[in-house]
Order: sequence, then C-alpha cells, then structure tokens
Amino acid sequence: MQRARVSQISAYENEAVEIRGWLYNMRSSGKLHFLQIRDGTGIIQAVVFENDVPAKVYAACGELSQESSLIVRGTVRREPRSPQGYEMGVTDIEVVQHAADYPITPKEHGVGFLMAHRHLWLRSSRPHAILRIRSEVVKACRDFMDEQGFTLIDAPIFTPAACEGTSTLFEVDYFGDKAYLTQSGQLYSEAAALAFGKVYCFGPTFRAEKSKTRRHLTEFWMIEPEMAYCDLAEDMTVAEALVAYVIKRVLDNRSAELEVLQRDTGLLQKATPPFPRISYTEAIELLHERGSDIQWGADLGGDDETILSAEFDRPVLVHRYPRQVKAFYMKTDPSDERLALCVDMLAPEGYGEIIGGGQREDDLHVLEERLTEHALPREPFEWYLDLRRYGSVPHAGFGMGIERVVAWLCGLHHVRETIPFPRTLSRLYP
RNA sequence: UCCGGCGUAGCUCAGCUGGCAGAGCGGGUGGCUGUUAACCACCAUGUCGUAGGUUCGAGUCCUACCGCCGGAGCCA
Repeated sequence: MQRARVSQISAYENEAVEIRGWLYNMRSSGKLHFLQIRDGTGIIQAVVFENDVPAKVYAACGELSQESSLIVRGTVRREPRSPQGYEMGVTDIEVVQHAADYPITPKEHGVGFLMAHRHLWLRSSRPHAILRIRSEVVKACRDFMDEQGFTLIDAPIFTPAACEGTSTLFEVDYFGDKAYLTQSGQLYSEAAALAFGKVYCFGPTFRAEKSKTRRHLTEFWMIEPEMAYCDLAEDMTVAEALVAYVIKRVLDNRSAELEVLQRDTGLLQKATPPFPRISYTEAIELLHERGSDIQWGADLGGDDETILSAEFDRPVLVHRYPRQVKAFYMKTDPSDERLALCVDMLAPEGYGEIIGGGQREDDLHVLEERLTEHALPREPFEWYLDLRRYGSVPHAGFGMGIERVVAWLCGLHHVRETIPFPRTLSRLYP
C-alpha cells in the first residue's frame, strides 16, 4: 500500500493509502470513531465505522489516546462533512506506541506551562504554523542573498572580545583563557567583505543582558550582510529590498499558516517599498509633536519607537543617530560631526527595531580614536584595525533579527514563540 | 538591577468582610452512525509556592524568601 502525506492527500482520492502519524484528537459517536491524525504536514480525519473493520481494530480505537503514534490504512474520499474536506475511511489501524496522559490537552494552557513542555508543544498547530513561517523566512533570506550575489561567510561563535564592550556577553572558559559567545558576527563579516565583496553571516547570537521583555531572548538568530564599496544610502536600499522580499515570500508560500494564526495580512501586503526614511533629528521633532519630551541626543526608547512606527503603514528607516549612542565602529557623518551614518528599521505595529546597521568607520586613525573613546582594549581589535591598514574602503552592512521579523509577520505578542527552544533570562529548559 | 502583577486539582481559574476546598476542561465508566475544542449521565481528584507570625480559627491578614509574568534600562 502506498504511503501518503496529509498535505498531498487530494492526489489520492478514492485510493487506498497508508498514513503514518500521531493521534491529534478523537471524538466518538456510537459506532463511529473520528480520529484526527497529524503526520507533520497536516491533519486529516480518519473515520472508523464498526461494521467496516475487524472487531479487534474497532476495539483498539477505544484504547487510543492523544499523541499515540499510529499507522492508519484506508481509502481517501472527498467529504464535505470532514473539517479538512477529505477524510480516510479506515480499514486497518496499527498502534506503534500507546501514549498515556499526554500533558497538552486541546484546551487552554498558560505560556509557562506550554514553554515547560516546549518539546511537546511543537506538535500543536500554533507553534507548527509559526515555525514553518520561520523556516520560510530563513530560506527567503538565504535565497535573497544568493540572488544578489552575496557569499555566505559565517562568523565564529567563540570570540576573544566584545564587539561593543564586554558587559552583555556570556563568558566561557576556553582552555584556561576567557572567551565570549558572539554578540554579533559583524566585525568578521567586514573582514570577509574586503575579501569577497558582498557577504553575509547567519547564525546564533548571544546577549547576557537581563532583559525581560517581549522583544528579548538571550539567544537569537541574526543575518548580517556586509558590502564593500557601499555607503549608507545603498545599505538602506538593500535592507529595504531584503525585508520586502521576505514579506512577499511568506505571503506567497505560507498563507495557510498565517490563517492559522489569524494574522491580518492586509497590513503585510501594504508593506511594499519604498519604505519611509527619516533622520533621527526629524524623528525627534516628530516625537515632540506627539507630546514626547525626549531630548536630542538620547537614544530612542521602546515607547518612542512605537510612536514613530505608528506614523507609518510600513517599516520606517530612521537614519543618522547621534554618534554617542552608537557603537565605536559607526562612521561619522562628514556633513555633521555629531551624527553617525547608521540606520535602524522599525517594524510597524509596535514590533520595534528589526534591523540595525550603517556605514563603518574606514579610517584607521579615526577608528583608533573611537576605541579609546569607548575605553575598549586595543589588542583584541588589532586584526580589525588591519582591515583599515590594508586596502580600506567605504563599506556598510546591517543585522536583521530573525525572531523579531517572524514575530511581526505572525502578529505575535512575544518573540519567544518564534524560535523552537527559546532561551530567556528564566528559561534554559527544555 | 529597579518597578508592578501573579502563585489554589494534571490544565485554566473562582474563592467576598478570616468560619466545611470549588467550577470548567482534562482523566475514568457508561450512552449515542457524522463528530467539528462534539454532546449527555455518573466517578475520582488538593503539601492552597515555602517558612514564620497574628487569631479560638488563615487559601484569605502581616513579614521574609522562592518562582513565574510584564515593563524600564540595553538591544536585534
């Protein structure tokens, strides 16, 4: 008997097939059992009628429990009464393993309970939909980079020093030396950009900050493109194109999953280029008009970002922040010494910063001054300074946080649902 | 680190002004030939986060601690 996947079930109408999966839910009515079977690609209803199967098979159905693994055989038929439009008329069932007392019932649970059972929760429809969208986002990012001529050059996870200071890093013992889990692959991407022209790295990133908000994880994934002979304007154009590409791919390929999440896709469909671009200084003026008392020179807080993004129906690029609130490697704006040639992209609907980047300081002596200003040790950055000694060029790049993008596309309240096994201040299990 | 909220059945929660520990769901048993988070009847569920204190009496009031959730700062 041929093995069918639930997602392809319409191709097997009126054929006898076998489905290997798990019992998602079950209802019974007299001499009928309705089994909701999931196989990872979807859910299909299998109907067991007492008169159609051997007594032993019908009796076995009565013993079934949620998430028992089983192989069902039967005939696929179109059936409007079935929740999925198709169902299987069962002729035989083989129980692979009987699962007793599955903890996650089809009723409501709190986030704490579900996260403690994350290894099982992945089987439920909501996480299933979110993680398939995440998978699509990741693939879209890689496809975009490939199509645009970028080379994947991944950065190390163990690093000898911080990109932006050591306070937020996880320290590990590295054969007696101190090492840190990476906070960004950017410095390494810069080295790679001067070798390959256009590169990106895509990997996990670690922050030891004790942030307890819906936008933070201690371990998250970031894609970081870096381009040689590139200025801030071109950097922003690439960032905009990447985000637009990802949105379109998710809308095109994951509409069923967005439907499961009841995401209003109208807002996503409107998010097409060009995205609005405003300077930090314009943003401050706008915030003042909206009643904020933020001072010029201060970094934008979460509330400020929410106010700003509410002004637009698509992501907004905020560029040229004050230099003092940005990292040491940001290039100074030649037309205004107070500013850095940097950019943040803020997602709509209060999802905050999804991209941060800018043009890098390419002058050796200025960069040395910046290291001193930021009180950073010189020695761990010698290799980085070499990049300015040997064929330095204007270059730029950015980092995009995958979880925040997925949270926005899915319309989620918290980023922890966008990663299979979230790591937060209070969660290292499972 | 700071501020706020919450810890009661397997889960989600109610429990008033201190007076016998509750509901729904889930589980078990039985019923139903089209269920849609099925429905109907019956059954069993407990270290009220922990440790002290006040009181004749504490789930309830007080103190400390622990855990979780959210926010701030910082960031993607």
